[in-house]
Parts: sequence; C-alpha cells; structure tokens
Amino acid sequence: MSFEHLQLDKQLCHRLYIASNGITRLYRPMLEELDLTYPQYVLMMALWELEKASVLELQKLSKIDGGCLTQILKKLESKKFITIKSTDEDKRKKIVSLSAKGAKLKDRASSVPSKMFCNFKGLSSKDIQELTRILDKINEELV
Amino acid sequence: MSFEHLQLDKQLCHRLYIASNGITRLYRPMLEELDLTYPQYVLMMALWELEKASVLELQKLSKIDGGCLTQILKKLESKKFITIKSTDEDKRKKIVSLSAKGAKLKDRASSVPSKMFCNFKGLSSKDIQELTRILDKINEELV
DNA sequence: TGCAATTACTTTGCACGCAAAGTATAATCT
DNA sequence: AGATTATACTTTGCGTGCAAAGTAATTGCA
Repeated sequence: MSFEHLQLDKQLCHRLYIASNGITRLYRPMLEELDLTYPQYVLMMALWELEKASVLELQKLSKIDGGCLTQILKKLESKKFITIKSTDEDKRKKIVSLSAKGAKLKDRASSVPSKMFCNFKGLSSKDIQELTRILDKINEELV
Repeated sequence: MSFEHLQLDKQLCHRLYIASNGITRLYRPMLEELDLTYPQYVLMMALWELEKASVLELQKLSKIDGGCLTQILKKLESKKFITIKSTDEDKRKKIVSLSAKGAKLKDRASSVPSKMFCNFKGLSSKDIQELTRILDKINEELV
C-alpha cells in the first residue's frame, strides 16, 4: 500500500481549493461596496453583457447550480438589480432582465477587475496566460 | 469608462471558482464511500501524516477557517475518526488525535488520489507542474 | 501582584454549493 | 385526444466559508 499521494502538500486540488476561497475572500470588501457577493457579481457580469437572459442561459454561462441560482436571483431581485418575469410563449421559462439600478451598478463595478489584479503583482503575464489555458483544459473535462 | 475587463469569459477568478467547485464535486462520490466530505478529507490527510495536532496547527496546515474547523472536527469526532482532548499544560489548547478507526480509513483512502488523477488525462505533467507552481505563487500572496 | 492584552478555540448568522425531490408546463408518441 | 416523457425552474436539507462577537485561559507589563 502506498501512501505518498495522500500527503496534503502534494494535493493539487487542495491548492486550487485554497486559491479559489482566498480570492473570493479578497473580492469580498470590494464587492460589499456594491452590495454584491461573489456569485451575485458573476451573475451581474453575465447580465451586464446580455441585458436579459433565461435562468437556463445564466446557469450555463455562470456554471452556478440551478437550485442555487433561483435563490441568488431572488436576492438580486430584492435588491432591485434585476427583474424576473415568466414568458408567455413558454410559461416554464423565466426571463431575467437588468434593471436601471442594475445597469448603473456596472459603472461602479468597472474598477473591480483592475483592483483585484493588483493583488497579484507576483504573477507574470505568461503565468496568467498559462493558468488560464490550464484551467480551461480542466473545466473542459469537468463538463 | 472601460468595461472590457468585466466580461465573464475574461475572468480568471471565475475559471478558478468553477474548477475548484467542479473538482470538489468530482471527489464527492469517492469520498462518500469513506463517509467523508472534501474538507473532512483534507483534515484527515493532515492527521494521517501527523497522528496528532492542535486545532491551530490543523488550521495552518489545512487553511480551513477556525470557526469552521471547530464544526468539522466535531463531525469527525462524532464519526469516531478522531478524538479531541484539552491539554493540561495549556487549557485553551486542544489536541486532535487520529483514532484507530481513523487510522484504518487511510488504507481505503489510498486509492483516491490516483482515481482523481484519472479524470485529468488531458493535462500533461508539464501542465500539472506549471499549475502547481502558479497556484503556489497565488497562495503565497493570499497569506 | 494585578490588570490589560493576547491567544486558542467556540458560537452565531448569513450565503452559497450541491444532491434529490418536487411542481408546472410543453413536447412527443400512439 | 390522452398518456408519457422531457424541460424549466423551485424547494429542501445538509455541509461548509466567512466575518464578527464571545469565552476562557495565559502572558506580559506596570
């Protein structure tokens, strides 16, 4: 029986876990100023691009679990950033639309990416490029 | 005002988020057979190496938040994988120790890393090496 | 020695992530 | 048309992740 692969410091997945949680934590204070959490920010980014989308489209784009999505969208709706309406042609489908307040939030959010970027001066642009490439490969296999 | 950085598909952080969640999801069925969740597995890995450790040591090693740690350790204790005892020399400190049942679990867990690895045939060993290096850099900055 | 600051851990409350079960509507099949 | 299946979304319950406040013991300083 070989155990060397069970060493915590050899775990790629653990590194990924720590990095993802840590970055979400870094976003928190910035996003709090916008009254958003990280997943809410992700959905808003999707809507800033699309203006409107069905729940299913948002699920595919954001990769956020459907059950969770319902709850998060309700919260964004209660904050008046979006509106949610069922459609007439298919009553199962719901269309999520950016509200005026939600659209305005985009201006204030526009500085978030570069502020976040500042936390990673240690990474070369080659590193970023490589990381993006490898994560895309991983996410490809996770479908 | 420039918005191009707010495009979801340009978000490195989102890729990381998706990858981390996706991998944790991949672990789930494997770890269910061991009656562990992913964070519980991380803590067990730490204890399989150390045999015993204080809560603070486990926190530093696993990078799991202290408040959360208390809860997870309670669960591992209720499953009889570990024991938790306060020490005499410092009554604030608690020592977490691997139980016999917890130690036995290591055998059954030994195949988990290689099984997980099989999900990522698409990654070259160079990719893995690069990813590890870059994530270490990121986690360095997150301290 | 006595008190303030620090340390080690716990508790609480909110927001997900996820699986599984549920509901309502639409599409398909005979 | 009526029954079956599929689709789009919702609900529920559990396990974190995290910040903030709380508790108890120890250390450090006047």
